[in-house]
Amino acid sequence: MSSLLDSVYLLLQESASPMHPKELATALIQRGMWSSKGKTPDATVGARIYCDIKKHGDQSRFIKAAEGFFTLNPNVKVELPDPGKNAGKAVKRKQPEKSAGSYSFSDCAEKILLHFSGNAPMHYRDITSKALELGWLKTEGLTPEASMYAQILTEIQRREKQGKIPRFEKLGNGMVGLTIWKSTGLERHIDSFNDKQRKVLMERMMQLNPQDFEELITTLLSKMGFSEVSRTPYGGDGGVDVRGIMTVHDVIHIKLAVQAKRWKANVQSPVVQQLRGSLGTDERGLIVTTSNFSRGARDEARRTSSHTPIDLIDGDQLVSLLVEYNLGVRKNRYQLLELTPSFFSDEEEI
DNA sequence: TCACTATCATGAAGAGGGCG
DNA sequence: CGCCCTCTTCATGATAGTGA
Repeated sequence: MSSLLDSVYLLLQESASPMHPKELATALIQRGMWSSKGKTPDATVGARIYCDIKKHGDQSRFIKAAEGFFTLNPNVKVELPDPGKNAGKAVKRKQPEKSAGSYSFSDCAEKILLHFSGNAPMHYRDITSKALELGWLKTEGLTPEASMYAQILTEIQRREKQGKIPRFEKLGNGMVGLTIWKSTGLERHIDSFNDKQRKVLMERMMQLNPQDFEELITTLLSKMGFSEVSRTPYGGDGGVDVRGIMTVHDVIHIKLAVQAKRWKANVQSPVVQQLRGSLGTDERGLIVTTSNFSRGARDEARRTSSHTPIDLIDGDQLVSLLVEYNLGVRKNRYQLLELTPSFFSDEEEI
């Protein structure tokens, strides 16, 4: 049972009428029943209640009394834990408390590895004890080592899933290293320089007027190997901006209808539906945007049963394609040479 | 025992609808 | 079209639990 929802429960018990998350948050904070360091405490309170109702349905302690207003569910009786009675028995999660001079578990690990490892991997237990000793880590948990290792592993997993380079490297048997140890200073500089260039490329693209953006997409498709690429008359043809044909081995011909969206806001599902409605019988659809696609738009694009699937290129992918086909950027002649350590020894190169 | 996992709590952003 | 509001979902940080 969560402390926030318990407090909400107590407050609603006292209240004669349903309450709005905003009122609840204000009252909870004013009465010292809950505190929040976030910018949107009312959103947090609202989210917790919404999720609780969604999760427990009729068995939730709360019900929606009216649009945006909540009250107690009369069909559910709840015994709130008595702090005195249950002391030491109920497992209560400690709230993370960030005090001055302390860092999160993962930030601690990074700092310890940077300053105290001598660029050699460390065991998570050593990292934790060093962090506690220095006062960089403040926790009331019973197993800070486990929390530390969990944080490190979770961060690695999450960042890899996002296609990002994790800060940490898992070396087995609880040993942890930093990924930056593996890359040279020069590589890091190049990566960061290239990231900046990609951002500038995106900014330049956002400054193009819609017609010039369509022209850019036309050129890109030509470079990618499409033939008969042409822009459709501006403002007409149900949203199709560019058409082209991809020929594979002179045998297979794929007709492509492209919609170009030079947008800041994410592309929503109606755009996908609109393009699908404008496709010829033998055409495949593609939407290219400088922004991204909503989940709904991606789901809609993937729908295959009796629907033509639509391909999507988002802003990041677009920039990558511009780089690959040297549009608006060019790669210079420098290449990094890296020695193969095992080449001059007996070891087999892996 | 300890490396690793499941789960929780929270904050914030996103989606989408209504309205002026 | 932009703003506001409700509601949902995701990311993050943290903890205790699990099982080899």
